[in-house]
Amino acid sequence: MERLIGSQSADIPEGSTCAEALGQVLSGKKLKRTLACKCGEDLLDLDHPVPSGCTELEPVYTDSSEGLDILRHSASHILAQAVKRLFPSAKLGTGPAIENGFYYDFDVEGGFTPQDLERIEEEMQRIASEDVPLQRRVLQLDEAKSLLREQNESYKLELLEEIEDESVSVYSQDGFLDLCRGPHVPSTGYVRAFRLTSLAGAYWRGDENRPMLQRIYGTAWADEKQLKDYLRRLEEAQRRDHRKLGPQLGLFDFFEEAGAGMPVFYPKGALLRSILEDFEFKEHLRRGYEPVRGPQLLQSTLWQKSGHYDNYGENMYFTEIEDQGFGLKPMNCLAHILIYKSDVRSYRHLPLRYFELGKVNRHEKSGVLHGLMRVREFTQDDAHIICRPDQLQEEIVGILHFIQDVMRLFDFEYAMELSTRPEKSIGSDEAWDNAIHALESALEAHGLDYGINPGDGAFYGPKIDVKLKDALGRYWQCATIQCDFTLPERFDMTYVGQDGEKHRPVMLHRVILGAIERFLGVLIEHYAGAFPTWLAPVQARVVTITDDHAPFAQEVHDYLRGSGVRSEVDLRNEKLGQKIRRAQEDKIPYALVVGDEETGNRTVNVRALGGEKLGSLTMEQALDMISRDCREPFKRGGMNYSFFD
RNA sequence: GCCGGCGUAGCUCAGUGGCAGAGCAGCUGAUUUGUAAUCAGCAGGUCAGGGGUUCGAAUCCCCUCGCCGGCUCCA
Repeated sequence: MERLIGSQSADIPEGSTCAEALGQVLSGKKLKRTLACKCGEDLLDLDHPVPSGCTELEPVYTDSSEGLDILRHSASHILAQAVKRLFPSAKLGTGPAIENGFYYDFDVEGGFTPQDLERIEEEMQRIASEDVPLQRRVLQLDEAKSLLREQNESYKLELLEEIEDESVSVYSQDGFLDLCRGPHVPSTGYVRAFRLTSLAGAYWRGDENRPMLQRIYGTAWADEKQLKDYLRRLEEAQRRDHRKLGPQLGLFDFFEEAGAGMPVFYPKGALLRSILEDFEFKEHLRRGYEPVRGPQLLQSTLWQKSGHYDNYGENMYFTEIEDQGFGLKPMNCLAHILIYKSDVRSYRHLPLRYFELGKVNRHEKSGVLHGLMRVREFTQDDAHIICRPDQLQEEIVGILHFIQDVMRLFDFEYAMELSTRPEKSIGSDEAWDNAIHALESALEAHGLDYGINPGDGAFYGPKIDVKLKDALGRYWQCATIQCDFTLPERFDMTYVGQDGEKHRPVMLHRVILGAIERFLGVLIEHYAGAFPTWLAPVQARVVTITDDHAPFAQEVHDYLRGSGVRSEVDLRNEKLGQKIRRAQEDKIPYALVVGDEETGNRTVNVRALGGEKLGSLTMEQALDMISRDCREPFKRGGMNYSFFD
């Protein structure tokens, strides 16, 4: 039968295996890099017969993304086999391929130690060098169950209980057997470039009420070079970890005495966030928001009314004084609602957009704290938009524009997700449908790609989330837009319509950066601490060559600082090389060198961060260069902001 | 919160039952230097905190706090 293999056609008899079919066309070299076969959407093992209906075959190479997935999945089987050899009583959980690698969960008496990890990795190398075939078998469900029961694999049995098909596939290699859909590499020898990376606990099936298993993480690649590249990338990424760079650059730190999750901002860090906040404040005014401010503590009775007490109370800090209970705000909405309700509102007043850089406190569980990314006290660039239902979509589009402009300003790549109704939720189906439709059509009107996160909405409404990547590839939610029909109901918020009747407004909760702290964390890693000039806490450092140049250096510094440039001066008795080195380490955009020549003709010799020499400039020219540098990113993003104004 | 690991000078780390160390940073002095580290000296410690074992604990055991990697939860 004629079938297409890649771009060539060949006569493939019925009953041929995929390997035989591909062998007709591919060179030996290519065949060696092939570890599975693709028929339409189906991925098949190489020793699988070509399905009779299949007319087009594609080889799957080791270095393709599908190939790597297969390789990593097989690596997880080898890991499981190694563990079973060394810890025969260990029970298997599940072991999938993940981004950059794989993991496998085990229930093992006493857990693993880091030393065990080394032994396991050695055993895996042994299994790889034995190069035993991975063989697929299809078993009747009962057969599979009794086999797994024999092997005392209770977790696997639980998975089998939920399978409705009559038969299941299992893979075996040298006596080790695992329930698995496949496909896999032909033999263990294909998996050579791997490393076990870490050990962790993980709840069985992700449920904190179920037993905690031991998870072993590993990474696997097509060849040793790719593995090394990956490990080097990891090290690189660790160097830009904001938890390291923050204290190093004098931005912020945490103190055991202050308490976990309570960041302390040093002068440079406080300056950096002030610049961000200043930008945000002005940008919100420009976009029709009104700044408001609510109190830090509000009466507990108000939190009861809003539902926070019941739904969020575990995360809140409460206190009592003169027999009156107060809750430290974990969200900013309540004061905004009070402001809305302070007057009679008509349809003409809407939309109202209340903006607040609101500091909130949430008692996050100790184990989830993570540098600035997850803290117990943080500041949201929060706003609540209260509008008529017919204005909803336009408001959402406006927010999406805002988000897009800001993300472009920082050159961020981001992923958008639409989260739909969770099981535990309130409100009518109609309200939810309307809200989801509004979010959806705003996204589509905007031509934005987005994923769906089913059932992950807030309990009061659906939301759009924007996630940013940190240095290690972990995603952090920053911007979010949430549609809320519940609080307007609970607080009986109304507006007078054109018809003179009372109507219910819709409330949008939204943040653009999310939390200033988290955003700063992501930002530090994004720029590896080398901020663009408009954000850099120190934009220029005047550097002298000898003590003779100090008076002129001081004059330049005073001039720049007086003009709004964040300038420093380095008068230390050190060699120029040392001072330049320090300026580089401190990631200051411009070093302005002052020596005999410069003092003579009243110029500075400019060196940009990274080493580029920009020649001699007068003070005025240096100021002009820095201020242009600060405005440029906004022009590019169609915005107009300057810290100088 | 759960599983595992870790905590020695401001930073990076050595010291694993017997006198608390090194490099960098800091301070002082010498040097006056042209684009990523000048030299010398000095100072710096409740070995996270508390309890226990021991003739003797940074080292072994227990508790607490904090940090790291995950899980669960989230901006």
